[in-house]
Amino acid sequence: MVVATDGRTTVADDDGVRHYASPADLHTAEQLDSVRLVWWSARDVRALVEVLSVQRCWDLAAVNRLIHGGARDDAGAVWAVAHAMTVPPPPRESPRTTAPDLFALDNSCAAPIRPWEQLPPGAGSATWLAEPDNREQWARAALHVSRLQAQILHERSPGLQSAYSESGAAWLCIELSAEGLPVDRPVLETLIESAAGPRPLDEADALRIRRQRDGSVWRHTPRGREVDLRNPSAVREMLRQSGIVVEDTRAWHLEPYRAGSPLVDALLTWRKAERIATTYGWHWLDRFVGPDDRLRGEWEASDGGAGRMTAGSGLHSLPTPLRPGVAAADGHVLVRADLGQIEPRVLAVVARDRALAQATRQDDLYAGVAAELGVERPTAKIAMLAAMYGQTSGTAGQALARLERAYPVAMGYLQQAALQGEQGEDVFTYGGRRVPVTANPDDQLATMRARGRFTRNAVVQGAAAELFKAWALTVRSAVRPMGGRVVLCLHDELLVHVPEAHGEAAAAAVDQALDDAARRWSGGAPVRFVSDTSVIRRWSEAKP
DNA sequence: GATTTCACGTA
DNA sequence: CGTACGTGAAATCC
Repeated sequence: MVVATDGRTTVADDDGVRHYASPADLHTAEQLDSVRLVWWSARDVRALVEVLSVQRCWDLAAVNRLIHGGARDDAGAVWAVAHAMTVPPPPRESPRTTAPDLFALDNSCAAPIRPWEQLPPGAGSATWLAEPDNREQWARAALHVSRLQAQILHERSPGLQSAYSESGAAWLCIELSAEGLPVDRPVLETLIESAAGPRPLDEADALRIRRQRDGSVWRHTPRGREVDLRNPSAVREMLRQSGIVVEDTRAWHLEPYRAGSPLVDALLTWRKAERIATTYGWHWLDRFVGPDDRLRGEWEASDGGAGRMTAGSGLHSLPTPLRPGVAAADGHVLVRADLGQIEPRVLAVVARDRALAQATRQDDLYAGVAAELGVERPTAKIAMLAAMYGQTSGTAGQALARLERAYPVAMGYLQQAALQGEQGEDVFTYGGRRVPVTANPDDQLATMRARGRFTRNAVVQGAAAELFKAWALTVRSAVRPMGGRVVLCLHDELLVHVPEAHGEAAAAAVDQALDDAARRWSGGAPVRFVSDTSVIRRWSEAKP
């Protein structure tokens, strides 16, 4: 067992107690590679990212989110869920005075913890952990909870694989936050300037630039009125005066009027520029891009819904026009890899549909599905997406019926998930994540249907996230000896930053990692996954 | 001052 | 009445 707090590092195991001056000293003195490290939350030990390359870990918070679903992962919830007790109300956000650096090793300390019924008040807080005896108890409790969690997961398929993967992903999130995404600052500045105007010198200058941007629309307004473009109801009224009556002013609703109305065209163009100016403008650059030209944000290993990774600082919604600004550092390249048609392929695995599995043998899955259904490829694609998203309107109807006949197992799986959701029952992903739904007895039919669409999609989206994490973690390990680092995870796409001498080798490793991860994750199901992988300098570079 | 609505970026 | 997320501006609710 290792306890490390406030810069002092204490190691306690069956051989006794040892002290180290720093985590770095701990790292050189202890064999940490051969064990699975256990911690309450990767966030608590993020300082270790500087000194330690974690091989295997167990993250109580991440595993709790897997077991229980949702986003609760504070110690009180983790403890309660592991002990099958009622989850207490969420704690008031109490800022830690110091971050606890504390973890346990899974193979060295079998001693039972002091038998707490409930978590002691204040347990895990910085002040509570200042007491040496509490530090030891806290590490022992972590070990204890990890074993309770493992017991719970042993009763779910597929055992502990998801717990390992979710824990690894939580640590990868710490690494992603620390590493950052390499950017080409001059290019980024040029792109921002072309959309948002030059960097303002002061407040008045910013206002002037803003008015200038608004002016591009005002030139087309009735009588040149200076309408507040950021006020949707004012915009709607302005459009009404121009003879355009719409429910709301969303882009997809205005698009049909674009060709016939210079005003609408100017407005929609303004919206694009305004988006970059406000969300991805100078302020964003100054806030999130460090002096080392790395774009950094906070990462979450699993969101509150189906369990996908999320990222802040706009990392997951960077507008395409800005992507030339994401570029490898000098002497480095990026390996870009994105999974082709991951959701229907994942569906073939989780539903165990042999016919759909057959279709995954093709590089272009939808071509195979189209042939099977006897429809055009675009129709097949829309029908498959409609089935996975729960779309019932539109033109997917007839192809959807053929889909039911061709892939009854997969469609039945989706329908079952939707039915459970409608009834207010939680669903479980292939990897064993509980996806909670909230239901009331007096819910309207529309609410129930919406819940059905959510769960229908969650079992696919969530399973895809699980495969993706297994892949990303395999890639992480494979490229590390080459000095490669995963720098972006985007649902079905990976960016790896690597010294240019190893670009091709890293690309090969990424593809090999997909084979390995998919085989492990799917239990050897006859389902093929494909990656479009290329070695590039800039994220925007076309696929080969 | 905190929360909700609208809008839009990504997958 | 296709799913999920994060972000910002304005409106709305205390």
